[in-house]
Amino acid sequence: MTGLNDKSRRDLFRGSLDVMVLAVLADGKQYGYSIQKRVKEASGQMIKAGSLYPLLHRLEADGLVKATWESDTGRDRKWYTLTAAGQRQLKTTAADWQAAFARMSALVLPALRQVTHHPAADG
Amino acid sequence: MTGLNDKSRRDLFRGSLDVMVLAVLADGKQYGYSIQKRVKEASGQMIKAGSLYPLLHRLEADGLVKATWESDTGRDRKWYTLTAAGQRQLKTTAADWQAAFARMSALVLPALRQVTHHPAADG
DNA sequence: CTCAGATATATCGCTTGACGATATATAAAA
DNA sequence: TTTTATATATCGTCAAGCGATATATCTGAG
Repeated sequence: MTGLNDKSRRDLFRGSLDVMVLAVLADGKQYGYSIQKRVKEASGQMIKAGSLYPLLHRLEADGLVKATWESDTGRDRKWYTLTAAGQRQLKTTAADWQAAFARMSALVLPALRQVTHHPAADG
Repeated sequence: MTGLNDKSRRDLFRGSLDVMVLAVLADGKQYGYSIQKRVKEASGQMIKAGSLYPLLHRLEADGLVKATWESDTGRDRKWYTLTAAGQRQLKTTAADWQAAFARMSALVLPALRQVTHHPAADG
């Protein structure tokens, strides 16, 4: 069974990228690669590098995160932190994101129940 | 406050189009325009005609819906119904859709709580 | 010491596809 | 009669995701 197709899955994921990246940064600084792994682990999907870094740059340009090059283990990494604006953004965006799903769920979930409980004949 | 930006909102919506259309059809036949209105009403977002009709054609080509021209009020409309395959598809797709959301929520919602309850200083 | 594979960041341009624009036609309302 | 809503359909433009690619360090195997 296929279920949700790849395109839809990607669109869903793409529309959640901003919130997820901000969310990951909510509990402390992270660098690009670690964000990528965290999101992968949590969502089961991979932010491709060609999407991640431009996204990070955009968040920085918007003042939602700030970046500093630092090395903890002798290795240089670009660490990202949420700014105050980024925290505010996370709050409103996450709430909106959740609300959007809630609305759509109200349409989808009853239908799922219905079709599960009394399937009809075919043509 | 902006919250979720337009692009993300559209991606989220786009990734849910298939499920929503199938869901609308779960409780009886509908025609394109009525599907459009139902989804708009439920989700707050509009499936553009340029997206809706090609989508419907695709679902039909995939054997998930079947279409018949009929007029109830003297007016010809193209009525769509779920096929048995469409019902099965709705079941798996809706479940997947919900699961994808649940996984992402597990990342986003704790972060939302955290940033709401103890915001940190800025830079 | 070498080689392979993971880690880490960055950019660019090709390919794909959403959807605005447009066409067509009927019904209702003003 | 004109306008607005209803109803379906197609197509080419334009934007952008991300595959491909470049670069460099670190680790572990052999």
